[in-house]
Amino acid sequence: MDLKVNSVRGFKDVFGKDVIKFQAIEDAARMCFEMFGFKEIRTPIVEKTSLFQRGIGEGTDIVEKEMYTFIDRNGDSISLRPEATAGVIRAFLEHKLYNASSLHKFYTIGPMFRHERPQRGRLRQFHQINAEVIGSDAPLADSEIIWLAWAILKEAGLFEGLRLEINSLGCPRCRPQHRHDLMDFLNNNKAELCEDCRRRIDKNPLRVFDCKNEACKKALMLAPLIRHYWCPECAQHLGDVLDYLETINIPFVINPYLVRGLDYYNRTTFEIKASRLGAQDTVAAGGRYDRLIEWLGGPDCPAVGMAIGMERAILMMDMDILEKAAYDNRPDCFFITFNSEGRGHALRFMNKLRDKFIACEMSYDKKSMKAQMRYADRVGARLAIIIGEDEVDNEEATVKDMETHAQHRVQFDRLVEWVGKLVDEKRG
RNA sequence: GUGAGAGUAGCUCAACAGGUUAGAGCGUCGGGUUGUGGCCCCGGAGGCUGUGGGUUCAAGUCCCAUCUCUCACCCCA
Repeated sequence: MDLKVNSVRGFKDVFGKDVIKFQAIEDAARMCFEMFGFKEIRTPIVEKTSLFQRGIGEGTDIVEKEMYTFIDRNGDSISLRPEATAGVIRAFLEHKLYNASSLHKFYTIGPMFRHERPQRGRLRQFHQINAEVIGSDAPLADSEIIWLAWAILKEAGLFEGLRLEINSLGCPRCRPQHRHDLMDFLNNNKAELCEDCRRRIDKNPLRVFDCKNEACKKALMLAPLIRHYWCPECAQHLGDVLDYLETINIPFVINPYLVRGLDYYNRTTFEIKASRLGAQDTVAAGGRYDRLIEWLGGPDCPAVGMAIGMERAILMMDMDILEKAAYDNRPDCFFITFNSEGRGHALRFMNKLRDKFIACEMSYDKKSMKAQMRYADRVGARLAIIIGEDEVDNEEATVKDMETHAQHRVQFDRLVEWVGKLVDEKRG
């Protein structure tokens, strides 16, 4: 078929097995959020462009060259959200929730948009599971956010090959000195660095540590690391976070080079990487952002958050989760009929059974017995219920167990009860 | 945004160095005696070979452009 219009590049339809996977990770998330006491918040997909410019940072790649920004009919500049935190904080401030209580734990699940070159694990519309703890600078909040990300992935059955990397970016007291010294070091060693890294010196000096170039790696061996600049409070803070992680048996690796692409992060920063994902291997990431709320015009209010990339999590999923879902989703009853009277009876029974949460289907078109049976088999129906001419005349239905092949004639007035019992047994 | 590879039925893939009506498996639909599924057998439908140009007597096959996907860079979830 030659469709005149196709979906936009980097925007994908989700259906079939992918939907089941999305539901699996989403169910796991909602379950964990409930266990951790997080409340859902749903914010708009579109925000004023200035929110992201102020929140994420004007110099960041996300804002500079990846945002979907439009001028709407009023002449206002609006953008599709490239991440969730800025919108959640905007809502938090707009509704003055900081007056309602001192601590808020929010989660939100939904699509984000970034105009990047698509590849495996990277789409222009992608989906995140997002959590924020607003109103606490305690290390416990950091570890709980990390714990939450870890728990969701685990609950979704995705723990193999996961690696938690963690670092501290310091605070406004200790960070400037490090940045200054690092820039000095890089400028003095410019000759050794690759073109990309030279560009990074002014833009985002910490990023040089990510470079894969061997010459750069060598040159950076002696570069100043943020960990040597941590003030006592920052060092203590990270130490506490790590202690808590140990207490709950979450393994971690300290990565002194770990940085974040968004300007608002400070102190704790972490990524959960999956070895089997290829180049885009970060499934979840986050950190502390104590300054953001103030930047956005709110009170001085610390916060920490995380995001899980749903598409990336889904790439790690195995088939057994699909098989389980397929088993759970099968219809209980499939009605087979041959004439309008039979169909009338079938509809009335389906009405009653569906009210009792017994899943029922029937074929919409007039088809042969064989075709209807084949369909019932293919959708995995537990029972086939035949109401043909003979059954109509005798006010009975033929109930066939598709697994044991056993079949019984059942009086119409006892059918609902009979089927209810049988389905209960078969569901286990 | 940069570099490389790929694009043939719903899916997975064929089609010698350009040569007659582009094939197979799976799936799908129908049939294998009156109303019984999974296995087996038979048959049908389904492709303007991603799209648009060009070279040639002749293009799925060569060239150019474009779109999409994949891999890497970059960036990040």
